[in-house]
Amino acid sequence: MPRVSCRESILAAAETVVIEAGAAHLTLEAVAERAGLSKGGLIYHFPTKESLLEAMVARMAERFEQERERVRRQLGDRNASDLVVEILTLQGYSRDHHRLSAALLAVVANKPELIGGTRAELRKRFHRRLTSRGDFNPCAVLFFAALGLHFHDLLNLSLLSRKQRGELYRHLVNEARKEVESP
Amino acid sequence: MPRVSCRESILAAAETVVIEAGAAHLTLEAVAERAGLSKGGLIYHFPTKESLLEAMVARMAERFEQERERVRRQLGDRNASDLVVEILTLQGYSRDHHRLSAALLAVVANKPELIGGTRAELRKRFHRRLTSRGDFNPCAVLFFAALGLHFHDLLNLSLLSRKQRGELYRHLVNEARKEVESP
DNA sequence: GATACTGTACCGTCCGGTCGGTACAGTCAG
DNA sequence: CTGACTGTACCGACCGGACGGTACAGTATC
Repeated sequence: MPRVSCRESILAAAETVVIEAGAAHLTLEAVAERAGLSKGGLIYHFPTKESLLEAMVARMAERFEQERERVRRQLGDRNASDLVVEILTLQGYSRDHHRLSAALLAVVANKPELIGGTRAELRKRFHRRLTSRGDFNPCAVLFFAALGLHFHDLLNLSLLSRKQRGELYRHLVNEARKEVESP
Repeated sequence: MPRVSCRESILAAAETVVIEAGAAHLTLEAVAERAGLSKGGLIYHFPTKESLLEAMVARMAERFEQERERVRRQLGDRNASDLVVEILTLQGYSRDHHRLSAALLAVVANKPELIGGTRAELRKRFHRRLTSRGDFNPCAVLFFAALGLHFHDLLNLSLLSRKQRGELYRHLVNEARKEVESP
């Protein structure tokens, strides 16, 4: 009877630690305490710290893909360009799952070499996205603006009010539609 | 005889450690070794780890301001909008002083509460910049695109070639000029 | 001899990881 | 039904090393 929710709650606890104390304080003991089990119990699920970090990024990528699917379904899939989907995904992701990106900070801080896979994946999608339709630079601007908005949220720089952010995302989507639909 | 270069080289060593090993491995011993002095010597200059982190962000802010001044001087200061200056500053900064932003990662990972000052400063400048001339959203897009490009460099995601990045920055500056000069 | 700096030795704590053990649920021969 | 056995989940004590920080003696220059 493998309790799936246990692994899940451990990963959530890890994110909480990163967000509250910083990635440098992501220790097995701290995570165990947060998750409400002993260090031994934690080690049972994740035999090394590295395996915990790997699971964190994997979960992040997975949730990101789920969000992308959700957006695609909601748009009706017809004339939705990849760029528009990506921007909306980043928006939904920032709003609801913002904590998940803590995994990125955790990995960069603890085992930078582990982001290799994520980078490759991201790069592939990025280039497919931006070379398909529309001019490169205008599309790239919109993409990086969404990315910048997301990272800026992640680093807690909070330059915008909730309302301003929402409007900015809407603006980005409109611009992306224009750029893609009219050559 | 206060050797200025010593503090300076310690801070540079700290950045190197962050970039090479990750912010979680930023330890006093590692920094001392990189800087070529003993732990005692390091402690003499920075009595606590927190003071080291503070110096790192201070140095980052200082260099950023220097870069901004350099850009302003180079532009001739006449009709250079703040937005254009900011974009060019981020570009020059990413190219030459990219390592400096390691301080940001280090602080977020080790003592997240220390970025309060930086955030306040950034927010002030951001709002002065974007409410002066031009519509808010289009200007914000350009600003966040530059920021996203910078952060993406910092996290080593390397989505663009050197050439593409240069062109994208040029594009950003052109758009910023258009947005600001023609109401 | 004061100032600026460096090195050595050390302390208490924390960290990642190991290990022996426990509780319990299921299984299956007798 | 029972007792022997297995696998899963978890606990908590412990180890060796690393960590932040202290204390202090030594050196080199003015």
